[in-house]
Amino acid sequence: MSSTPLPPSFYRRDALIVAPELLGKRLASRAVTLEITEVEAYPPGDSAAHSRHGRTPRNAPMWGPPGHAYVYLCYGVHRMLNIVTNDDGEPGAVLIRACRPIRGLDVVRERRGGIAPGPPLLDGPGKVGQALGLDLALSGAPLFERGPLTCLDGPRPGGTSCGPRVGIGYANAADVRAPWRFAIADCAWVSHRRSLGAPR
DNA sequence: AACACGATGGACT
DNA sequence: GTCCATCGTGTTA
Repeated sequence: MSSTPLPPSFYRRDALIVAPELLGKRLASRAVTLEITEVEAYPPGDSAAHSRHGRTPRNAPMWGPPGHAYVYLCYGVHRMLNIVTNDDGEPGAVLIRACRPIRGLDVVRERRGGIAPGPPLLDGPGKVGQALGLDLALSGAPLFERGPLTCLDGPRPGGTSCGPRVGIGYANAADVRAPWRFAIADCAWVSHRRSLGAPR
């Protein structure tokens, strides 16, 4: 089965639509390929999104054309990968929260400190960034064509579960509660399993 | 120039 | 459950 890059049109929809559809898709860098197992949607108007205080040099990719990366540094340590969604000019993104290794397990383990193969390798957005060797310079780069990082088609998962997003206590109560975090149902390669609801 | 604050992860009680 | 490293970014002055 040969994986092809997802076309720009795939991303040109609302973050809430694109997010669950990204489950099972793949992120391919030179050294590794990861299956996306858990994501969070940050649609336009979301009080938890980086777009909430307007456009700045850092978050500008969120307003740019869909299908590009938005990478930012969190807590001075972790590089987080988002995929830009929605129409050009409308800020939307999907945060990649967890993955399962498909290719380059040895490289992933090395970048993650040599820990055992298993979910702890990739169950968190910072860990995914570390495994991909993400650099802030990648922010704004396209993911729909061959390059440092490409998002490829992949098998559709059997089911999806959802729950509230993680680490957004500063947002409005309604947005904190919104079930905008999606994961592959019954998948071990996810983070914060407790707050993920039953499969739908 | 100074400051406050993270869409976290790992170590620890 | 608690604590906190670490630094880019946005805000204020």
